[in-house]
Amino acid sequence: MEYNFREIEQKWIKEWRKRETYKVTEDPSKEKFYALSMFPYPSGAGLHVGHPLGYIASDIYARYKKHQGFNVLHPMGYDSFGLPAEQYAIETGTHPAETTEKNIARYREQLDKLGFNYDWSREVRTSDPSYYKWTQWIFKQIFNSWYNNDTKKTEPIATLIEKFNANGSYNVNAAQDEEWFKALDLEKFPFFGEYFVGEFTATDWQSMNEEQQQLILMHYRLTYLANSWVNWCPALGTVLANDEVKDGKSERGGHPVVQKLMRQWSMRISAFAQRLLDDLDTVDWSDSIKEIQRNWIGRSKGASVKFIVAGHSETIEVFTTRPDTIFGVDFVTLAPEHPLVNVVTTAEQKADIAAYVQSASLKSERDRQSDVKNITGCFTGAYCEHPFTGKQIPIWIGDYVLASYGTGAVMAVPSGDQRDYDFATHFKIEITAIMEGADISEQADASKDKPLMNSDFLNGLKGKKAVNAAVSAIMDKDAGRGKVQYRLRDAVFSRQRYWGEPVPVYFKNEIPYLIEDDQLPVTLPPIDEYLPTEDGDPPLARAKKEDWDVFEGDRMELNTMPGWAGSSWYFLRYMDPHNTEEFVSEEKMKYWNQVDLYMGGAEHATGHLLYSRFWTKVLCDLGHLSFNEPFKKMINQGMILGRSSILNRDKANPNTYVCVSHLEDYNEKFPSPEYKTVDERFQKLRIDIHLTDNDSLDKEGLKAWQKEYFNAEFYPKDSGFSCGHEVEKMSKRWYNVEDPSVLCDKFGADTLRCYEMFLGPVEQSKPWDTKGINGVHNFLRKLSRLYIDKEGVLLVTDDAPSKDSMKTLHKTIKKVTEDLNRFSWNTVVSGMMIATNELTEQKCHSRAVLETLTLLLSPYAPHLAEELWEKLGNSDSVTTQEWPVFDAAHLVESEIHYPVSFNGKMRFKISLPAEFTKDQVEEAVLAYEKTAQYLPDGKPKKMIVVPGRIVNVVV
RNA sequence: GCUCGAGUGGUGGAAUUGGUAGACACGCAAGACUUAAAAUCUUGUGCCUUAUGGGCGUGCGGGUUCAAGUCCCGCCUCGAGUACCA
Repeated sequence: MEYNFREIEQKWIKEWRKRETYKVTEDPSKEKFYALSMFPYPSGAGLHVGHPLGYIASDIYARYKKHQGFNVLHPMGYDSFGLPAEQYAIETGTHPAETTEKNIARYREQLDKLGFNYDWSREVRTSDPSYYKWTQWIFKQIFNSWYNNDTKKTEPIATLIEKFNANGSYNVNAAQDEEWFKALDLEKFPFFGEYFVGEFTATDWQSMNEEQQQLILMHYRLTYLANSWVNWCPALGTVLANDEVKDGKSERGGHPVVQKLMRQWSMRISAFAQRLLDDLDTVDWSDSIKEIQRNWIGRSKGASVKFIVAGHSETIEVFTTRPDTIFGVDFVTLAPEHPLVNVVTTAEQKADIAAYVQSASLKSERDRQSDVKNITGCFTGAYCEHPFTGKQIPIWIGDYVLASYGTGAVMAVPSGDQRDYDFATHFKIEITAIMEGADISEQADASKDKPLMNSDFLNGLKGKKAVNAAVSAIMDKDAGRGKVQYRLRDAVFSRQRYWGEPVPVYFKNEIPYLIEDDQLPVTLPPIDEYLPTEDGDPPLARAKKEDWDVFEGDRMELNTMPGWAGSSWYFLRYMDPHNTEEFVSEEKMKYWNQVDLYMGGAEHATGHLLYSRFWTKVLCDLGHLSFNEPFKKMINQGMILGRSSILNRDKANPNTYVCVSHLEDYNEKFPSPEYKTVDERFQKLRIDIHLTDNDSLDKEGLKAWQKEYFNAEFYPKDSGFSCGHEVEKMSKRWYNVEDPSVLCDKFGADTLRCYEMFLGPVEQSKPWDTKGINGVHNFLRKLSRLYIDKEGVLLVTDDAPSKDSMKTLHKTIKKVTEDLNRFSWNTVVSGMMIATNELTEQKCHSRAVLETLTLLLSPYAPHLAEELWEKLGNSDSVTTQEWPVFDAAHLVESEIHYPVSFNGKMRFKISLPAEFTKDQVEEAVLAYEKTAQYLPDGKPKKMIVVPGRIVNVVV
């Protein structure tokens, strides 16, 4: 066999391992490059052809950078804590560690076949105690920190205690819940009294006992324990982060999610909202990911305004982005859950309000969201005062106001906001017009460019001026202030699950304390069943005291960390994976620094990619990192979609299957009274894609595939039979999954690597179609035939290469280099194909050309390149060779083929000496015989000559 | 609804700064080899056409330009994200 890829690939996999070709060490004499692919969760299903797409791309880039002389870190590992292994444990009793181990072995086997240049000695697994020891250590760092809004930085909790000791809470500007003091159990702080609003003196602080101080500090820490509304998923028995909930259902499994008040650990990511937003400008990520993060953070600038409730001491605080419309307020709406609802409601309205609150609480979050058109609400009977006019403004409640955003209350300006408008119209509330020239007879006018009216001191103003004037007036009245509001909520960090990192915390008198560093890691204790206890405690509650390797206080923390904990910092551990003293040494962290190229799916935009940025900022503020952002450049690979095969079954005659091109003809010939049209008549069944080849069905294969097809009848009976097809996500249940290992066995890893790149731009989603793989395989075979003949005899000569061959070579060096520099992986393959075609045509077997060609091939087809490199007589690895340099001298042409256009339409080409000036070209074109055909009078209106490129004649 | 992308042959796609639209590959067709098939090789392949020629062609309609897939304006379709966010 001329291109024996099986032999070649197996040989080099062994050799590379033996020679430790891909081992990476820190080398200060070389510039570093850090290429990273998102590590996978090792699922039971194994890899499909979609997974390696990004891995191959980053592998090619890493190899290319190594050729260019960079010291390249390109590691791989496993995000090995997760729900599926635990679900399997619940069903079968198998320890998740065992399942995980097995799945990792399968992943490794599949990955090894693909020829990646990973340094496996740096592998990390998030579920390995030597790894999660440091996840726990980072948790402790975050626990021991607070966010200083004055310095805009994370600071150790000690600096806060210093401030408390010096001045109490005065001069402390910390990121915390604005009304944190309301959550404090005042019975434990008798000296605060009922008017406590969160301020205390140094003397107060010093007179507090340990418990009291800890309770106060808990409201400042960057990770804190609090009763918060969480997304509870009963089916999974755990809480979920906001990004783990899609359309009111759990992202994994699609189970219903309800809101529940629970005492949970949270991470104060909201403190970083502005920095997470601002620093997006410093990273080279796709616009779409940046946009998704911006939307998720959801910054709105506006004002918070207080309305005094008539006859009460209470005020209602609202957030508005349009303080300029303050004179258009016709009512105030509270969320049904708003704490003041019970306080302000009048006796007459009590029953109605109670009924409405009750009905709203019964509706799930999902129902409330989907039911936008149905306007509901209820009047409380109470009024508040307009801060400027003193007008009595009715207070309503309505479920279009969300309790969880802003203050849970809005000042309704029906003339300027459509939802308020709809609400007012529905309940026949009078609408005040406040903008000149605005037509509000049909709908609200939300524009900012019309001058205000009926607005006292704002009359005639518009836009920013009006907003600023309104805000300063509101401040003068002491009725509020300008404010920036974010949608980003703190991230819930507790999971009521077993297979995750234990939180390094124990409780004494229900106060949490950290486990000492030298006791870490707190490892997972063995338990008898992976289910919650009968009391509803998390699975870890099943562990007895002696089952824990570390046990302190009254009890250990029973929650584990969420999936994103381990993945928020794994890129750091690759730098120094075996360090037992630190999570990463300062030296190695400074050397490898940020990830230069991060390859991964866009689906992590609001989860992993946001949390990693958050932890990086915390660790940077605390002095553990020298950089502020983890991933400098990111490319999101698209999804590879499957091409499902569809078999048409006659519903009237369920054992008969009809060829896709005979559906109408069959339906006419054998009409069915029940199913009239073709659409009604046929059931579309998905069958294993390996039973079809280019839609043509293997009938015997189908009969053998599943019992129900054993006696299948086909129409037409004897001629060829075609199935339909559908492009959709690759999934086991559609029988459309392609296993890369199977393709590796059939065509070789080098072919698969080239083919996955050849499919198109990596960022784009595209259907997987095995048909084209032959073409790419042929290319590699054709290329190898430049070096060796059918019998394996070396054809390479030391003859001087022809001018044409040198031109082909240098053209290709230029193309490959330029394309890789702009991350255009797909066009490199066609460039190499063109080179191969041309060199074959030129019968080029010259060493000078082929040696360099091998280098160009090496990132894409490393096994073949290594083999050819050895065949050329080299003993060192091709991976250590320097990247070829493009020499323009080889591309210089004596003649240039000018395309000649008339009025912009290309008509013919003319070959002219390269040194011709504009005038000479013009002259030559006019003298050319074919020109007369398009220019009968020989006199052009105008002539455009771009030397070396094009001629355009304007007729 | 809002935000961000994308629309090019039968298919995947190429065209990097406005300068030969459809590279490269698949598929298809014809031919060679063969008893036959597979494999391989050669040639052709955007559409229309009265065919050594001409016309039309990058979602649609306008515009700028000597020249537009590329730039500008308006629209349509598809995909992704997000959604009573005040």
